[in-house]
Order: sequence, then structure tokens, then C-alpha cells
Amino acid sequence: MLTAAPRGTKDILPATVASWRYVEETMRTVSDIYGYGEIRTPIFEHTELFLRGIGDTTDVVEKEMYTFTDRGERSITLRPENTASVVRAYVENKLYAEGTPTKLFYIGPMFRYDRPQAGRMRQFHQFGVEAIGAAPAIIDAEVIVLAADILNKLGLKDLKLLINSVGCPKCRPEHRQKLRNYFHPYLEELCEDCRSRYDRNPLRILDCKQPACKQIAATAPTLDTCLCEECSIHFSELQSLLMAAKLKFELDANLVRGLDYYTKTAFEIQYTPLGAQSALCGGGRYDGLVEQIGGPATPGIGFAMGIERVLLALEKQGSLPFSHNFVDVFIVSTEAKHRDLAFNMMKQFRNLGLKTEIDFIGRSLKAQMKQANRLNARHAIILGDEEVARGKVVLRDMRTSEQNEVNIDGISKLLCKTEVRENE
RNA sequence: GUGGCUGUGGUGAAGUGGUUAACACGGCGGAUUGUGGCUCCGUUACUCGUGGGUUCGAUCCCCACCAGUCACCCCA
Repeated sequence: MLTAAPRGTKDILPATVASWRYVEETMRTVSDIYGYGEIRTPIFEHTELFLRGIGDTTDVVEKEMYTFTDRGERSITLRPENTASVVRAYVENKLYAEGTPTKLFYIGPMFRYDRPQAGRMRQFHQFGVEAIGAAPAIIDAEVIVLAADILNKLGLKDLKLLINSVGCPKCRPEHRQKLRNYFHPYLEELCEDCRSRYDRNPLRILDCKQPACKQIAATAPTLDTCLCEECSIHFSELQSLLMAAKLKFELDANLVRGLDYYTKTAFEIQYTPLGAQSALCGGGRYDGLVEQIGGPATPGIGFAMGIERVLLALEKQGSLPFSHNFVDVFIVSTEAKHRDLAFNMMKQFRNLGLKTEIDFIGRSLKAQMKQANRLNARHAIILGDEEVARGKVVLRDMRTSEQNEVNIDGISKLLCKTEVRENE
């Protein structure tokens, strides 16, 4: 137990960190181009924020949160997502004073107590974007295009963009009523989950995978038939903007987001080969959220993207850039009496920006050469006893095997020139 | 939270109720008493996820737990 990380967590080791940085840098760069600024909120918040923000009947809140009481008797929760925090920070720091809309992005760990699976961790990482303060569909379109742009820049193929409108507090109750009326005669035939969904949130029945429920739901009244004029116009404007941006999408009347705060636009980008965890990115509009957590009535839209999932997709597709490590110089030194000289040389090289390595465990000359080779050293500098006595040292080019004696003084300059030439 | 499958060294893996748990890669050392990349040799699992049980005896049989994985669920 001491030597095992908690279930659903994992170490990200040097060999994979390069991929993470590549993905994160792409996200940061694209966000910057779109005018989104990075925000870093705390990893934990008052539990109440998530109860109010996400909705206290959602699965995330009901059974997936890491909640504990701190030493000051406060109920604290490790963030299961970041939209509520960002909105809290927006209100608390009065970011609306800095001009509208406020465009923010974040990258960081989230925590959800789920049963782990590939692409579903208890500590996982999300990149996400929030645009707060603008209601028109053009900001929805920007956010969606931004998400697609990142995935495209990363080189992912065969992505599927699904969009829907989940309506607003004006049209949703009507739809809800229509759904109840429709499902009422079938109550006995629905699965247990759906019977409770009937009372709590009949919209979710549309999402059920049970064949029986699916069949019944197939002809249920869909939301698009009930959208109020405002929502309906908003949705068609969004579609026209996406077409203008040449972004392909599919309408999915059954696309429902799991968190309560969503209104109007809902969207998801899927990479089907990932199976059950194919949603790389999901989001939508949340026009009631800012007010819900105690701020002024303010519209907003955003999405979150699962970094582990993006990485899985890239791996599956074979699109991860492979990085080959190398060092500029490996200093070979077997004589104890030359250790200080070797160490000092290494320090000088490193000050010049050369990646320099040395043996740390008392290897033989031959073994040190092997090590230099394994580390992909461009050059080996061999401190031979006889040469050092004459103020010289052997410089070997590891690729051509050419080697010659050079003066100890001035070797730094010599090496630097070589490296500059190679990098050109 | 539910169900299925899996669990042998750093990695990929073979294997059997009973002396020394294959093989490959990797690691370490060596094969000209000053030099790597190829080749060759040696070495590298007080032990087969953990804990119980059955048995004269279990890595191979049973149970529990832990972990991974697939599907459900949920969601990114």
C-alpha cells in the first residue's frame, strides 16, 4: 500500500511529460490567439459552491465529490470541475469591471470519485475555457471553434462535433411537461433509473441506453420542437456561424449535459475510437450560473477538455511527437585525481548552456563510453592522465569517431562553435 | 456503484500441483592492462498482486481483498 499510488491516480513520468507539455502548450498558444487569459483558481473550494453551482441532484455532486471537513470545521471539496470556481473568481474579483466579455482559460487537476477506467481517473486534468458576459451566439461559435481548433492543431482526425440546444428557463418547463405526458403511459416499461428520472429530470430519459427505454424515447417530443423564439433564433444563428467557419457539426437532439447549469447551447466533441470515454470535450452555455452563485445576472459559455483523453486519442492515432533526448558533452574521467577538473569543466559547459553529463558511480572507461553512447552524447571529452599532464584533453566526436587532442583552456569556446554550427 | 476479463522480474511474456520459474528486451560487468555504437560471454525473479484456505506439498485449486481493463453508469 505504501508503494502504490491511490486508486485512480497516476504518476506522470519524465518520458510522458513531454507529451503533456506539447498538448498544454498547444492549448495555451491557441487560447492566447483567441484572446483568452489564463486563470488559476484553488484546487479546493467551499462545498457549498459546487452544490449551488453544479446542482445538488447531479451525479457529480451526489456521489463523486471528495468532500471533507478541515481543521476549522469548514466543509471543503476538491474541485470536480472548474466552471463554478472560475465563475466564483469572476464575481469575487469583479472581473466584469475589466470589460465585457471576460475570456478565461484554465488547465489543472480535477477530482471525481468514479470507478477508474482508461480515460477516467479520480484525479484527472482538464483544460477549459469560459467566456462570461456575452449572450449572442457569436461567442458560442467562437468557443466551439476554439475547441475544435485546438484538437485540429494537435492533429486529431475523425472528430465528431455534436450540438444541441437545451433551452432556457422559459421553454424548458414546457418541454419537461410534454415529456412527462408522453412517458406517463409507459412508466411501467421504463427501467428503474428512468422511473426516477421521470420525476427528477425527464430529459435524461432521452439519454438512457436501455433498449426498452431507447425504443420508447425514440418518438418522444424533442426539445427543438419546444424551444422558445429566443432560444430557437439563438440556435439557428449558432449553426449559421459554424457553417460560416466551415466547421462540420451534427445536430443531436439527445445531447444532454449532466450538470444543471447548462442553458441553450450544448456541445460535445467526440473521438469515437476511445469507446465509452470518447468525449474529448464538452460544454455549453450557462446563463443562470453567475446569478445562481450570488453574482449579477450574467450570461456565460464554456467547455472543458479532458487532457488524458486527448493524450489517449493522440496515442491511438500515433500522433504523439517523439522526443529524442541527447546531451552535448559527456565527460569521461576515470582518475580520481582528475575529478575536480572534470567537475569544474562540467560546470563551465553548463554555464554556456551545453547539456553536459558525467559518470556518477565510478564506472570504468569503457563503461563510461557506453554510458555516453546511451545518453546520445554528441561529444565525449576524455581526461587521459597523460594528456591532462600536458594541459590537453581528448575531444571525440561520437558520431564520426574522429578525435583529437585539444587544449584544456579554450575548449569551451571550441565546443560552443561546434554546437552552433550543428544547430544551423 | 453493477457485471465480465486479467494480475509471473524494470518491460514484453512462456510455464507446471512436487528437485534449479523458459525465452526476448533492458540494466550491470566483461571479452586487447586507455574509448562507445555490431557480435559474443557472465550476471540480473530468497519468487509468481496481497492475505487466508485445501493439500504431505501450490505460482499453478478455492475464498477474500487490492489493482488494471472492458461494458454499464457517469462524464472530460
